[in-house]
Amino acid sequence: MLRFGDKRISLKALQTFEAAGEHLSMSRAAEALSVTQSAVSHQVRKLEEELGTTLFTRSGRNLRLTVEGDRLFRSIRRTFRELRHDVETFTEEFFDGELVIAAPPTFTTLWLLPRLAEFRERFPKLKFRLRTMPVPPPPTLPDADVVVQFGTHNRPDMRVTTFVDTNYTPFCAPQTLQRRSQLSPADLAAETLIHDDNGEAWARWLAAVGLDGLQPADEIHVEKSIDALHLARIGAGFAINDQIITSNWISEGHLIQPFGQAVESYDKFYIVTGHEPDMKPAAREFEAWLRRSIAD
Amino acid sequence: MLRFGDKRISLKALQTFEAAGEHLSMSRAAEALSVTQSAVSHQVRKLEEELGTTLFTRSGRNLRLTVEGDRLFRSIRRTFRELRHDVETFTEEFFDGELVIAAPPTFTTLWLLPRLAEFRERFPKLKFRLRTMPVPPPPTLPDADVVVQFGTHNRPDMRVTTFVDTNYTPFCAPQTLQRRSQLSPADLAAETLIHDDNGEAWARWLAAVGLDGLQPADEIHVEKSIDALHLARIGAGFAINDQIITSNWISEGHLIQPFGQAVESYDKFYIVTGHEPDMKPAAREFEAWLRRSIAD
DNA sequence: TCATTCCATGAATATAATTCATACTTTTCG
DNA sequence: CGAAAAGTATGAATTATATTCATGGAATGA
Repeated sequence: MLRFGDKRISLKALQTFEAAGEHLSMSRAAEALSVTQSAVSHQVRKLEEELGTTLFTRSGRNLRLTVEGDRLFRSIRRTFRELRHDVETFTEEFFDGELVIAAPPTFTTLWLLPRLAEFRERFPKLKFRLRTMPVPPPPTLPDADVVVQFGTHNRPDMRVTTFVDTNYTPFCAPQTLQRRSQLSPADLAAETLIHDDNGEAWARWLAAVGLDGLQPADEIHVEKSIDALHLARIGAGFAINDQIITSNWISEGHLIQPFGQAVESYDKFYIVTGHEPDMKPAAREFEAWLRRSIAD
Repeated sequence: MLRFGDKRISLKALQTFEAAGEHLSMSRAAEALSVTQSAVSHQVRKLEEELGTTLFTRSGRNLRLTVEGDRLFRSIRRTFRELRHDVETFTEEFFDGELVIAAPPTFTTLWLLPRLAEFRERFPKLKFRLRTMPVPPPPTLPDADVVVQFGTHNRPDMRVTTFVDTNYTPFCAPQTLQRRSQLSPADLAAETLIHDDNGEAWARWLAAVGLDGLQPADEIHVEKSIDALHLARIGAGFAINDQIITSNWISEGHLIQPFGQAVESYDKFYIVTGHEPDMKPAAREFEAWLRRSIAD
């Protein structure tokens, strides 16, 4: 409601009147607004009562604006147009530039890319540029609006916030498991373990399930965790990674999680951005979307 | 709701956001709008969802507009101001001149004046000028926006419409009746009849109650019906007039209606105005008010 | 003059806004 | 350094508002 002193004017009634004035017909206004003629009639009458004046002269099936009605119609039509324009241009104005995102390859491939389409739908005019963020993060930050990195440095000139904790558990291809029955963690001694670090991830997990120092039949070392997962996916052995990041390949059946046990990783994901007042609107929306999406 | 393509924006949410942006506080906006903080919070969140963007950064008890929020706030504040201004000035613009009304003296004194205050409340800036309209109406119309007259001529250059039918019945002062017991129409033969015409009104009524040609003890002739009613009021005899017009004096106890029988008069009240498109808005409102009021 | 096309209207229903009750977070103050 | 204070968030319940439904009525046009 708009309020002026003792007058209370319903905005909805004004808007309905605008349509009725535009079409000079309650029925056609109703169509335009996707409501019934009755709804329009009620709202127009309500506005007339609120204003205390007649806005239309009705004579049977003929509807004409009174002098006052015409005056009101002209002014509110102009104003509603502005309001519509304000809101219409609003989204475009802030979300038509470029958004640069840096993220680790595994996160990008397995988690981000499958979900990015949803975000892009909201801001069709926004261009994206994706950069790779190595693990562990290098001392120099890439030039990006939003950086997702595994592990952090202290950067007082930037805004560094926790994104998500990681919980590691082994993964393998479905066919890898089919060849065994009743695989237990101890059976990994007869398997190939794939490392993408100095061995710490596997060591921590094995310790957590009471198998310190277990020696696998074979080991593969790769540089990037995405490579480890690709190897696991083709049945080359067991990789270890985070449960959330890999969820897409799990749900698509590329990987399975043979054991229930997961162990908290030695580090977690952080989001690094400029400080809030300097953030691009699109960057803020992207970060908010990241957090909402990961929470599901 | 405003609709743009697939977006539907609630006007109420926009308005609530305007207040929140103005005060940079949901609580104070709530106060200003006379609602709870919860209502404001819900509406702002709704708007953010509708727009798909964050409008405020909330950090605990601190509320700040985002860049986009600030931009939206500035534009809608301006637009809402215009809207308020449009509606605020609207009433004044059309109802601050002078309205000239011509009406017969009895109608004016007994019916119109007691009710006029109610109409004036609605349009405080409107000045009124009342003119007397003789009965029967003279050939020349007075210069007035709204003319109420008893009887009519054919005036194609004006809009002449029926106002109200008249039903005549005798009236007298309460004390006049107290002196008699069980007064019946036939007893009028012993009373004074007051005429304000050539005798037609009384003749029609007496005929209707089966007393054609009744000769009263005394008769008084006056020119105006208001004078006849004044005489009746002071106990000088029986006047004959319309039931609706006299209702105020009846309810105030100045007059009573001794007989139930009423007879349709030989003529009725008409309203004469300019044709619709030329009518002052105030004249149209006045006429509508006249008709509503007489219908009660 | 009969069918048609509008608008009006009261009652019933559906939708939207608001409150209530409470939790949570930051700031302020002993 | 706690505890209180001052904000905001949120789900459920309630209240207010808008809309539909089912008619009636008035002008228009074949």
